[in-house]
Amino acid sequence: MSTPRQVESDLGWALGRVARAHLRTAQTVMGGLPGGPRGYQVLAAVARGEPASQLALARKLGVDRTVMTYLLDEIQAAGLIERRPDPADRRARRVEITEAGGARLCDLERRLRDAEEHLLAPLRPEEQDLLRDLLARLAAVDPDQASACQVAADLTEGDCTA
Amino acid sequence: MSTPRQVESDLGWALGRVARAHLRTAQTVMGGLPGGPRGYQVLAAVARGEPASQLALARKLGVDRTVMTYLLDEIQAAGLIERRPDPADRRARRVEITEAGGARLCDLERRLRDAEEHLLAPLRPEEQDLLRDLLARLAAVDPDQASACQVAADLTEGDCTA
DNA sequence: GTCAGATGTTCTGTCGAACAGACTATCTGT
DNA sequence: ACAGATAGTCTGTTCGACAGAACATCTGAC
Repeated sequence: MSTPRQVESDLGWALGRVARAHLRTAQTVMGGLPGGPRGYQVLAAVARGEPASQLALARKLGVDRTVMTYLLDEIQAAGLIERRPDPADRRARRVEITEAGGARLCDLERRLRDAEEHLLAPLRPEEQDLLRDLLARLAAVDPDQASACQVAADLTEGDCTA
Repeated sequence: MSTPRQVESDLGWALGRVARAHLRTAQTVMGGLPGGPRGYQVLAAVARGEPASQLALARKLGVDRTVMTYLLDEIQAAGLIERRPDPADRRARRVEITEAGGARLCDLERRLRDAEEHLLAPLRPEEQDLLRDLLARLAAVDPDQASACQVAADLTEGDCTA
């Protein structure tokens, strides 16, 4: 046969598997955190103080706005963030991190770093940095632009006589 | 603050994002294929002729047994595989690829390779190979062994006074 | 041989996460 | 002042994953 590759050499399979392993690790680390790993990213984004509004937050993290509502509900119920009215736009709410939220975030960051070290243990240190760099560069591209490449799927019908 | 990293530099975020982008691309390529990307992996695994039984197939690909049942149902309905009774074990069914399935697989492999090229376009060719290699090595480790590393999550409570 | 337990496959029911759509309140431009 | 867009919330639906049971069959012990 032409290329019946091993599953192990399949990019999508490896990608999904590593991503799932990381997610599982993260879920363990984020045990009691309301939103799980996503709650962590919300917390981290809010700590940076960048987006402020719920919609901007949702767009940045790539979640639905209706999901962001009850995601923030839970995190707020845990006392890690606060929603206060935006003085400049009374429709919007400015999401701010509380002192407890900052402490929790710091702790989680430390735990996550440790857990990731174990996850990447099969790789040498310089390889770990390389992987992080490569993935970050790939993740940085605009998803809309990336999806435009899907037209490549409609190529010529090659010779596939089995 | 200690390390409020950019989301872009978060390993889990980059991993999930790239994995999702790949999944989206794969779903487009596997458009009409019954099981989507997973159906493709089933097809590829069957073409290799390794596992044969449904349960072995399910374990290899990491899906639930009950899911494998109707996953194979759909692929079989499309005429890409056949289930015949295992002569050595009448409980089990041997999953075999049909001629149409082989042709379909070959075509999908070609399309997927093209699509992945576009996905990895931001990276130089040698970096692409490197990424594939690093991910494959990480994905190769036993997930049970990997999850054992989760104990690292229960570390000392460091100083996180905000 | 026969019985208990394990295994392969399928079916049913349940649960949760994600999304579409409607709705209210508010902003912006004309 | 009005039309349309935007922020946030709520409701309903849908889909996929998993647990558990059911059935057939295999395997090992006795």
